[in-house]
Amino acid sequence: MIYSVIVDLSASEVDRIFDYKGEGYSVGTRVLVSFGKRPTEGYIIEEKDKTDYDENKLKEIIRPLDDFPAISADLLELGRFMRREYHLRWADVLRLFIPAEMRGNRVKLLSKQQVSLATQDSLDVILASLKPNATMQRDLVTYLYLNGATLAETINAEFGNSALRALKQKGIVVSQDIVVRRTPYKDLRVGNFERHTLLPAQQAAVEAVLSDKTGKFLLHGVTGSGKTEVYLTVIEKIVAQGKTCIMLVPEISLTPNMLRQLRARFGDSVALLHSGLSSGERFDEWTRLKNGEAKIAVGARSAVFAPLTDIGAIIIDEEHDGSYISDFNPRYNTVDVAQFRAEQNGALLLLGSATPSIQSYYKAKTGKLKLIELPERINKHPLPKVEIVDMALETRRGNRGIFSSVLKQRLAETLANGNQAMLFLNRRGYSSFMMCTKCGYVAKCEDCDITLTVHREDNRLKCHYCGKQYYLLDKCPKCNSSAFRQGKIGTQQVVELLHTLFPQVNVLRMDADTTQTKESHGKILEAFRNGEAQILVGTQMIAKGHDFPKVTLVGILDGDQSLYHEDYLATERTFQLITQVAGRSGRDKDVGTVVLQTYTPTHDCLQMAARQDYKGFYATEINIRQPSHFPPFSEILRILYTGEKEKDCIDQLTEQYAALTDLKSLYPNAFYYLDKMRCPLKRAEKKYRFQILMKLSVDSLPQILPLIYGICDGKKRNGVQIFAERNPQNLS
DNA sequence: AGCACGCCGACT
DNA sequence: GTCGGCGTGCTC
Repeated sequence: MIYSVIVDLSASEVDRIFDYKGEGYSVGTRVLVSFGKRPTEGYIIEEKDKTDYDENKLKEIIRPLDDFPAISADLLELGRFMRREYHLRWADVLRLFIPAEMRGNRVKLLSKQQVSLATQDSLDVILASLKPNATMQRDLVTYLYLNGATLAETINAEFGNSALRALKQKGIVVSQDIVVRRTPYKDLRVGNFERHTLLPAQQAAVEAVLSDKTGKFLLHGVTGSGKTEVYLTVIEKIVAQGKTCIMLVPEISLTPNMLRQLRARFGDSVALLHSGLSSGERFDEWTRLKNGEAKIAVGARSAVFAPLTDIGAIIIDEEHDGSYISDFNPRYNTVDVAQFRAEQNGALLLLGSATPSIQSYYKAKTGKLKLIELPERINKHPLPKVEIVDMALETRRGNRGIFSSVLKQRLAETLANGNQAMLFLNRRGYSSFMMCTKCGYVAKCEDCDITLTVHREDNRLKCHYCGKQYYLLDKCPKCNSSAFRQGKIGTQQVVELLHTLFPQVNVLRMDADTTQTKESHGKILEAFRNGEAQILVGTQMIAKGHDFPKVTLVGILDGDQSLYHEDYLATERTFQLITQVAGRSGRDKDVGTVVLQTYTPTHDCLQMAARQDYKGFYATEINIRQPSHFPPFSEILRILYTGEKEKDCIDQLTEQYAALTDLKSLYPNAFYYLDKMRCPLKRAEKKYRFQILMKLSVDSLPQILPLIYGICDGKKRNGVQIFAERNPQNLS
């Protein structure tokens, strides 16, 4: 038999099928092959009896790497889809489908010694055979009699190693190796499952979803309307039918909360998949899903590739969230991938959000998704009251600080009432740059076209793109002056300012800097929930989904910052962010307050976000996008060229741009727009960046996309990487 | 991605 | 005269 093998190398030069000979392999199996000089790992994606290559030159597959096909036929099919849609390499796609640590055999099942009694005799009989003064041995035997087989490490800790050794020697106790699963968040407090009666709206939502099991739904529910309970009930019904489910949440920090609720209901049949797990945990959770021990996969976007069969439902919470769009290689859109998998499995697809993406809401309006609404908060809690504060006015009144007088007053009230506050600022670090007041020099990263950010905690300048660190400057490297001005305030400084404003109050900070370790997300949130601090300061990380009953005040320090980005998604993102952040306030008994600080208080987007008026926002936004041919009325395609040699990038781009121009003249109706340019982020990680931007007609996409990708595959220059990006999140 | 082959500059 | 830089081409 001849097998089509993809070698596990991520390079466009080898991104094609290589044929090998072999017998008895299944499609989807990982294999070791001799490739060129070296043994290389690869994946069988096809079997056939003929080859286009010289059959005499075919090499034999050396051996299988696992004793089962790691990649199922439907995931291979999904891989083909992703290659077509996103212009990805086989190796990059296939790597998404297996835990990284399987490659190179870097992880194994963990086995441990388990000890148990060797006889079926009664306890009295066994004890009679032991000396009366051998108390440890007697206790141990009694323990094993009552508790059954136990891990040797537990026994050793409890009764000591010598008692165990003696009993093994006497043949009373035997030990054997068993496979143990490494469980992420093993110590997560899982309460008892309490069944809540669904509200009529929730009940109706569940029924609507389940009445059409191959349907695609958009669940639009205001913040705090109980979407999670709908998801859980749907999962329960699907699992009861013997099917499996995938539940996606936008961020790793949200997984423990969802995991807690799922484990309370479904116990061990829940497996967690995300990049924050240790390699052993990830491998074990993947294995449990693969062999059917677990039926529910929960996790961040990569969990959409969970190795499940017979999927009954794929649920995406906060579907609008940017983290569902992968913005580095391999770039893909999780919602589209989920839709493909759902169709493939005859599963239902349920997208949920308080602020659906314009794209999804448009699909709902045009009948591609069924719209289900949860218009009210649970127990009819009112939505928070939003006060918009004009920071320009504040400045004119002489307050140049980051806190408006209204916010200071509300903070004082909240703290006096024993409640908690969250302050949101989408800028981490201490301040955004160091600028010389004499000559205007601004510190930039050597490898990226990025202004460095001051970090006070370790007294460094950091590049927020590549992470490179530099010493703080005491003199300007250009003019030798030591007069620096600091730029916009970041989260670190907000915490510092709060300490001077409210010295007796504990403040926690949550941003990329304070959540470097695996469990730090959870620890910070837990500490805040337990009331160890009264104020939580954070970046957009704190905006998503968390539920803090004691929070009655949310302060948005720079509400319009993201409006100033000159891309078509700026208003959508701002609306979503503000609505989501505001939704953190007043989720329990008390009415919440939101203070929204901005320099553009009359901006429609902010006004509508303050009213949580999603429909108004949608109507405004869709009316802007239609005449200007922005998504969903077109598809934006960006081809990104990066490389260390600027000229090579330009030459490569120029060549392909010429070919695209020809294509455009052949298919004038397919293109609304085509242009080439240097990227706004000129250089990143030592590489220059250029791009070709296109706005394409949705109707002609199936026809034109393969032709464009074909041009990208044309003859290549060394050292220039070419990436395609569909509807990119940002154009930097 | 990784390796061999091959053609020019700098060195013992 | 030789070591070694990295451009070029190939891998079933």
